[in-house]
Amino acid sequence: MILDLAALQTLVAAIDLNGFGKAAEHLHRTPGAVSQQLKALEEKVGAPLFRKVGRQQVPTDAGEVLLAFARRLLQLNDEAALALRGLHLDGEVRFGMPQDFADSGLPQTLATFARAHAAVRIDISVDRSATLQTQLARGALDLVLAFGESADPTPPLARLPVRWFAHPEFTLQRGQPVPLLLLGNPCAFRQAAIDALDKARRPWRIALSSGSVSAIWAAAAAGLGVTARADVHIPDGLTCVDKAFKLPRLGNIALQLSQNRSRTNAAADHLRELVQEAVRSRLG
DNA sequence: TACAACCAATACGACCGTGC
DNA sequence: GCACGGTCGTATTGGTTGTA
Repeated sequence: MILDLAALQTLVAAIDLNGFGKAAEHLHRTPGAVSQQLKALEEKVGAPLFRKVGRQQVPTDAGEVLLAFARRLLQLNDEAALALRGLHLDGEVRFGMPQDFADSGLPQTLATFARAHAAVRIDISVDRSATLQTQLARGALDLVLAFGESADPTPPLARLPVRWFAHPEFTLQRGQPVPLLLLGNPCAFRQAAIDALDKARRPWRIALSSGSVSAIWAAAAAGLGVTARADVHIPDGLTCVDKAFKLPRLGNIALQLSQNRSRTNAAADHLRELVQEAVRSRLG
C-alpha cells in the first residue's frame, strides 16, 4: 500500500482546521474534492478515518494514528525537496523575527531548514521589529521578518489586519479611558492604536508599556486592558474585541521579509524562500 | 512520433442532515 | 425555516499507456 502524500496533506488540513470545508479552502480545492480524496484514503487504508459528531467530522482512532504518520511523511517530503533545491549549502544565516512568529509554526520551518542543511549555521534573534530592522541595516543580521514598512524596496510579504484583543471577561465602562497594553516606542502597533483612538476622540491611557510581547499577552490575559496586534498568533483565552467595545478600526500593517544585500549569502537566499512559503501558507 | 483509450483528480450542481 | 457543512452523481481536464 503506497499512501498518497496529497491525500495525507488533505487529512492533516481537515483535522487541523476542524472541517472538510475549511481544509478545501486552505488547499484551494472544493469541499467535494476533499471529501472524495479522504474517502479514497479511507478505502486505501481499509478503515474509517473520520466519524460524525453532530455536524462535525472528528478523527477516529485510525485517523489519529494516520495523522501522526502523515505529519512525519509530509515533514520528510519537505526536507527532501528542500535538500534537493539547495544542495551543498554552507556558511551561516543570521535570522531575526518578532515574538509573534517565534510562537507560531515558524521555528518548525527553521528546524526543517537546519536538518536539511546541516552545514549551515543558523543564528536566530527574536526581538521587536524596529530593533530587528536596525540590526539588519547595521549588517548584524542577514534576513529579517518584521512588522511595519522598511527601507527594503521589495513589496511586503503581506498586509495584515490589526485588531484589538482582550480577555473575554474584560469590561470597558462607557466614557472610561481605554486601558492600553502596548510595546514601548517605536512600535507600529502602538502608533496605530493611539492614532486610531485620537482620531475617534476616544480617551485612552497606557495601562502597560513593555518591551516584551509576552508581558503584553500576560497583562491582557489578566484582564488589565486591550492591546492591538496582527492576528498571527493570539494566545488561547484572548479574543478580538473590535466590535464588543466599538473600538476604531486599526487598518493593516505590512509584514516585510528583508534581506541584507551587502553580502552574497546563498543560504540566506534559500532560507528566505522557505520562510516566504511558510508565512504565506500560514496566512493563507 | 502521433493518436486514441483509459484513468484519476477535480469542479459543479443538486441534495441531505444537522443545529440554531 | 434557514444556514451551514458534507455527500453524491456527472462532466471535464490532464496525464499515462498502448498501438499503429
